[in-house]
Amino acid sequence: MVYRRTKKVDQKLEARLQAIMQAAREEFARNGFYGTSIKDIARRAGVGIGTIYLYLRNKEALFAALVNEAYEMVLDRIARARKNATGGRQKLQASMEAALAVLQENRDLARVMLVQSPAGHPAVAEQLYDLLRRLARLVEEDVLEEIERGELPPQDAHVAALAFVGTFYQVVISWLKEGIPADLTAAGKELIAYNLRGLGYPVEGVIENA
Amino acid sequence: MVYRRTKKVDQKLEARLQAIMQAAREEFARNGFYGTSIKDIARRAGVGIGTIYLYLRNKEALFAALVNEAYEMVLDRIARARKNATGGRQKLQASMEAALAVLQENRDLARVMLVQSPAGHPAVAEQLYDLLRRLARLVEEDVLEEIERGELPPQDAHVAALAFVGTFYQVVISWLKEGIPADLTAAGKELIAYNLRGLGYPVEGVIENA
Amino acid sequence: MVYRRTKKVDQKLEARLQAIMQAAREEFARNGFYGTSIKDIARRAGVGIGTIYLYLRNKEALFAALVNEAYEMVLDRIARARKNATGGRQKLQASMEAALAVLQENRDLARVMLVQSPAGHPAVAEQLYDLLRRLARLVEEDVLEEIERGELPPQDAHVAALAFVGTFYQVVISWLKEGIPADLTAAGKELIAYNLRGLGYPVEGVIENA
Amino acid sequence: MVYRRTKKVDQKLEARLQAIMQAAREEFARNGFYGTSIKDIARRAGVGIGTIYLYLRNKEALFAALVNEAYEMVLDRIARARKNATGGRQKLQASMEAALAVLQENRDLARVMLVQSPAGHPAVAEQLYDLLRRLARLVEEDVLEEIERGELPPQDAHVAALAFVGTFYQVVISWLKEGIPADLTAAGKELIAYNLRGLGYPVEGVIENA
DNA sequence: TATGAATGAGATTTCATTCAT
DNA sequence: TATGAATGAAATCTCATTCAT
Repeated sequence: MVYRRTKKVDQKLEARLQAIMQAAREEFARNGFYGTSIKDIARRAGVGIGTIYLYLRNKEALFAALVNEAYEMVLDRIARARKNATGGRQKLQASMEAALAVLQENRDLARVMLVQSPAGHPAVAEQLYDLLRRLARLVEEDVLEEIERGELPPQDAHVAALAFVGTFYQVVISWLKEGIPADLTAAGKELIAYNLRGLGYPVEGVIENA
Repeated sequence: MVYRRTKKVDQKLEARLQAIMQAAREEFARNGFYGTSIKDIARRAGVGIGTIYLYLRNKEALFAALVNEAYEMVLDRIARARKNATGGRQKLQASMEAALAVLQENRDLARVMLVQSPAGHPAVAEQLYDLLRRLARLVEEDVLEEIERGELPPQDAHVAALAFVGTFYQVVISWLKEGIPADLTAAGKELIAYNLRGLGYPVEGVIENA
Repeated sequence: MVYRRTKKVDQKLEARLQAIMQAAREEFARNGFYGTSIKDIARRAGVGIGTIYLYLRNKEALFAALVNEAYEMVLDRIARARKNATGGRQKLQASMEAALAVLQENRDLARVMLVQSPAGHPAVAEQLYDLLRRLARLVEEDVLEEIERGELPPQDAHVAALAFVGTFYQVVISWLKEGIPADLTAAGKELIAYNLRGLGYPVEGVIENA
Repeated sequence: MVYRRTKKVDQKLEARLQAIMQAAREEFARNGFYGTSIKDIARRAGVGIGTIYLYLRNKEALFAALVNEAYEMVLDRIARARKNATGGRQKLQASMEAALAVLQENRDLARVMLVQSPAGHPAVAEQLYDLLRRLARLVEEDVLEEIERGELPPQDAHVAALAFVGTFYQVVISWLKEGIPADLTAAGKELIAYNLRGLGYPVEGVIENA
């Protein structure tokens, strides 16, 4: 009798892969790349050690897959948020809200990517920086556009974009490591205001020159 | 009755320790904690493997010593800069300039601490976060003071402080990893402006509300 | 869904463990704890280095397992021999015969425990002394009983018990190291006579007081 | 000016050697051959590490020298005791008393030789067995002589001699490791009685055959 | 003669990956 | 497809011994 790849079999395989990925997310999030062994992941996923190698080439590939998952998720969510926004300021604001929301919803993944990935193999670490770079580029484009339109004052858009991204990075790290601020999206309002002011948008609440 | 601890001997010992530390700085900066072996460091320092253990208890202690060196260096430089500053705004500005200057002068050390330390042993990784936390606390105090004085508008000083520190972190990381901005202190001016605006200081160059 | 823990697999695993233990017995017996490396044992057992760590926590645990094996074996054999004996003198005699027999049958193990264990980690070395202590206590109890019954003259039962155990220890060591006496159980008869006389049993062959 | 080996210099050198030997006795007695480093000994002796190598070829030679010291001391004391004894029984008795006395007076040395030497390098371990062998040979000669004279019944003199020596070994080990019996020479009386009875001497206190 | 910094062979142990079942 | 026992490369660290001072 021949082995047939039925839909049921496919679902089972997909479920197994998801179990492995989930176990890896949790272990890597807690113990980092070097602090997590394949055996740990296999045990938590409830599969054999060898099984993991049927689904993923090796340990690094597994880690990279997770980082990539986070990468795609963040970019995707931001892209969707920007679609519905019109105007530079709205796009920036929508991006910020989307980024915080998706991270808050996927804490383990966020931890893997933001906290643990710099420790992994250089190739993997690079992915985090690539994400940050892409986010910065998005911001930079918006800023340049706004400067051209006269909505923002002239400035070094590249540095501004890095600064912009950096504010989020730091607040998220603090949230991941210390639980402060407790509610990421609530803190987002302050953060958004900080960056809009930082970019040079005219915002209320600024002390006026006498 | 020979082999006295002469000044010449002491100098040689100190030079050896420095050679080891410098080799470690370079190797760790490039390859991270797990990507660097004691053998690598010994070879680069031009000493035997065992020699390293005469100067430092173990690999972790060596890494920690470097991270600590960066830690002290940054805090010390900032503390000295703040001494000569009067008023919250000046203190913040002096801190920012000092931080960027000391990092620019010690690129390898900066790389070890900011890029590689999150990968090291948890105890060591913590030190980076401790530094960032302390810097954030400094900023927070300044901000609270300025709010009280009416120099800054009411805001969540904690989030603002994290954002403030984050802008620097991100720009420095970009400088370390991509060489952009090429001149850290030059970029500092833009960065300082961004943060002063972000905090709510009245700065020129903001688009006025019509 | 393969790789079941079949009976055949279990047998193979058990055989492997035995191969490792046997190799360790031989190596430790000849070269002692510090003179034997894990690599030596692996090579003799025909397994990889790592395999040993699948079966035993570390080198010390492997050594301790062997010493414990000897410990249990000797005590067990003596206990069984004593069950069938009635009366102090018979119990002592049965114990002596049993001890010599079990050691003669397990020469390598005897060597590991009696000759090499004092060299191992203190915790392991202690086990030999613990065995000797327990044997001495057994003898001491028998002697005290016999004194009470008037079968033996009053004496320091503790010293007598140590002496009693010591005679065996020395003869066994000589057998292990020099092969003399060649037949341990044959020598046992003389040894038994020595100790029975030494304790004060009335035995033929003693020169009578004129 | 030429260096002259004066008496004073010689004394100083001899004192240094003694300081090293004494430190080694104490360290080896407590921590065994492998548990003691040359650095430990140097520190305790108050000399430099290299100095030890001026007086002794290497670590093994140092250990061997100590074992040999004990070896000579025990044999010498026994030889002197036997000189003043006439007759086999007196010679045996004098030997036993002398052996216990010299061990009690040199506890650290006894520990190095009897407890720690089996752990050392095989070559060194051999020396303990050599001593025991020589002591057994002395006893064996006496026993053979006494059998010939009709003072002792016919028996396997070799086994008897091993047993004889073994009683002392065990009691001394117990004294060294547990402090029981507290007074070695006091326990000697019981031990001597045990062995004289064991050999077949007619001694009082034996239960008479009815 | 005296010293202790320097050395590196060698030991133990871990763990990603393979492969017979 | 699924498993986990087996492997050995590679890393860290120790310490007896040497040798410049």
